[in-house]
Amino acid sequence: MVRVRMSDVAARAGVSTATVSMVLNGVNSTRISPQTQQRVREAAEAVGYKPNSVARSLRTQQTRMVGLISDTIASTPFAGRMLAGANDVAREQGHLVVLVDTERDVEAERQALQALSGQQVDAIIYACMWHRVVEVPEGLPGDAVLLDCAPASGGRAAVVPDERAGGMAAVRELLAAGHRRIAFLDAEKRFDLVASRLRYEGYLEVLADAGIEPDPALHVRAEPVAGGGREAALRLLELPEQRRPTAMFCFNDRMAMGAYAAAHHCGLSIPGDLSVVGYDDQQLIAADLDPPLTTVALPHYEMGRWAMEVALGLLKGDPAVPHLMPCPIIRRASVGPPPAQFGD
Amino acid sequence: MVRVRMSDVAARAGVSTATVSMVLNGVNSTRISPQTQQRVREAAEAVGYKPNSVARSLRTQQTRMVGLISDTIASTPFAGRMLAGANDVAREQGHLVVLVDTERDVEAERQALQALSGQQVDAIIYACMWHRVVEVPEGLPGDAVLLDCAPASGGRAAVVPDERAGGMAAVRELLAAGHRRIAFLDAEKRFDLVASRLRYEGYLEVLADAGIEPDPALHVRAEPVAGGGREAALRLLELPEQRRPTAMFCFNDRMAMGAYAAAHHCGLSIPGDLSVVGYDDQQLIAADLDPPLTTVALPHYEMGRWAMEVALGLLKGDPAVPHLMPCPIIRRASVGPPPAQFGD
DNA sequence: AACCTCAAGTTAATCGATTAAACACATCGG
DNA sequence: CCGATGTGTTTAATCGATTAACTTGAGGTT
Repeated sequence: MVRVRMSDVAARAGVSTATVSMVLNGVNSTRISPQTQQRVREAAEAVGYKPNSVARSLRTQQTRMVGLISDTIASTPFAGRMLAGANDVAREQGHLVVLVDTERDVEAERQALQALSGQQVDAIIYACMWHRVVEVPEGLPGDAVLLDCAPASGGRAAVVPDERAGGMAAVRELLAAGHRRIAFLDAEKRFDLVASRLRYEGYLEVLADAGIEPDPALHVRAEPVAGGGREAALRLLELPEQRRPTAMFCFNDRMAMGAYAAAHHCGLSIPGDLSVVGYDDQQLIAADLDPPLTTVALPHYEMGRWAMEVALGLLKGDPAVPHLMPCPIIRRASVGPPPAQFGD
Repeated sequence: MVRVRMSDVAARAGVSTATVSMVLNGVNSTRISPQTQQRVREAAEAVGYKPNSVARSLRTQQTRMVGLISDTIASTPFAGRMLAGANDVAREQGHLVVLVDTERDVEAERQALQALSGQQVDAIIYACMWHRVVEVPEGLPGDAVLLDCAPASGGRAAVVPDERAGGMAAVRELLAAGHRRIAFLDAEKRFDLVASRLRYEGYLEVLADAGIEPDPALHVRAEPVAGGGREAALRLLELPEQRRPTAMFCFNDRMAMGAYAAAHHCGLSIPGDLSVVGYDDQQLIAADLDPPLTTVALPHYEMGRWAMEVALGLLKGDPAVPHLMPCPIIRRASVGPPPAQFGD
């Protein structure tokens, strides 16, 4: 497959490459006669001309490529949704995404930045695969956009989920169903998760608004996986009946999965005897549990879009404070009214 | 941030750009005196020179970028692992991955190919997010590598999981535990899944080898999600005792999840009363079930690596027949001996 | 002295576009 | 008839590297 150059088109149309360039890019096209334009377009079509973007980039100093650096592509199933959001916007704008996975290795990050800046990408997005506060790598350009993480030292455009509001929505959902004794199955402190703190704040605030005194016994922590959720739920279900929760808000869907297991183990049915709300709306889990899990969705796709929109200058990000993306509640079938003896 | 060019380095070192280029790339470097080399390197360091890969690419006709076209980034959690494999190899080789998601839209595929060829990528990988036979898009270069799909019309390097061997491994695992009545919870025919046919073939072959007459009643089909698995398992568990299976091989982990639910519902314990084997080794599901699921892993990471290795010419792919990547069995806790009354 | 070889560079063409500036030609007013 | 104005197109510089071909001077041979 021989590449056809602009000069081939020019030769065939009997004009100079300058003319071809102007016609095909629609620049200064008023200054070129319609007949010539027509000839050029036909010639381009006839020889199958495809512009060489490398050459164009060299000249224009724009590559129409955006670098996306992420700490780990593989480790979470969320990656795809964020990539998809970013990718969709890029495509709409005629840009391509160059992906670099640094696996959280500082040296790899340095190399990646170097490669991307050598590659002259038009913008850079720095993405984390779960919500954290990060020390941005040295050499990250000031206009890079942070995705699913907040900069430790501020001053950069960033987008993160509104975990606090998400926590509030979850608890409100349970409150609305009539629950008063609502547990929070939290992640252990040692994981130091931003999300954990914020969701808990949301939990407390809604209880306070409802005039409910939070019971410290109902705030339990475990490893944020199914096993941890099971164990934490079991601890709660062993409480004396009047102190036992009628609903559980779980830090994530995996813990909710464990809570389901615990409920089965104790012969309790969901939502008849126990209501459960998760967080993450994890693909292939939340909707597949039995009964399907009511949960709070992490807006990965939307955050990916936002980051790309800001990176491409379509939207202005506020460097002072991270943009909070709402976490919608997804209603399925794991929430019901509390068992009769607890009703009002 | 002003970009520093090679001529800046040359000026500072008091040599020509040709010399700088040779020194920094180690080409013809025997022809340049050590003192000069030293001077050049120091100058480059001093001014913070970073090569401009766009210019280099234009000259060398190599971009050190590989295009990865995929039908859907977002829809499966497998994407990440394949991307990670491809990405790791690319990085090892000093290449970057340019990602394009076409969402299975023919027009988008055409555009993507055009963009990538305009971008002069050195190689192209066409990836599917689940094992299929595809009509490759017109214009896909002959040396593009197919990942997790086989070309309808052959003649291209491709890699797919060895589903047949995977199915065999799963059934052998159950056989080895002493089971004789092994069901296959298959996907419905209308989904027309390559994997379904091959796994079933593997199932039949192992039974034949073991001298077991396959019971058609034990081959049931349903939608390959949790709900379908539950329903299919329930149908099997309603069989009269002597015809009931003691083990279930499920088309995927989601169906296995449903089989768990069915077992719970019938008051059966896993693996005490029923053994279950899944397929996919789906993150956040298989290991998180209670008990953890024994399953067959889809080698996404390895396939991603293989595809990139072939694409970069590190490995030679056989265009005649797709490369089969082994699917290792992952032993966890859902397989045990059959209940006593069925023992031998 | 004439010629050759080798070492250590340099010169200049090239990759394929974009674009400011120049050019050729026509038209028109005075 | 001159200059101004306008129109349509070309010329040539440029982006920043790579690299084949050439230069220059020193040293060696006969």
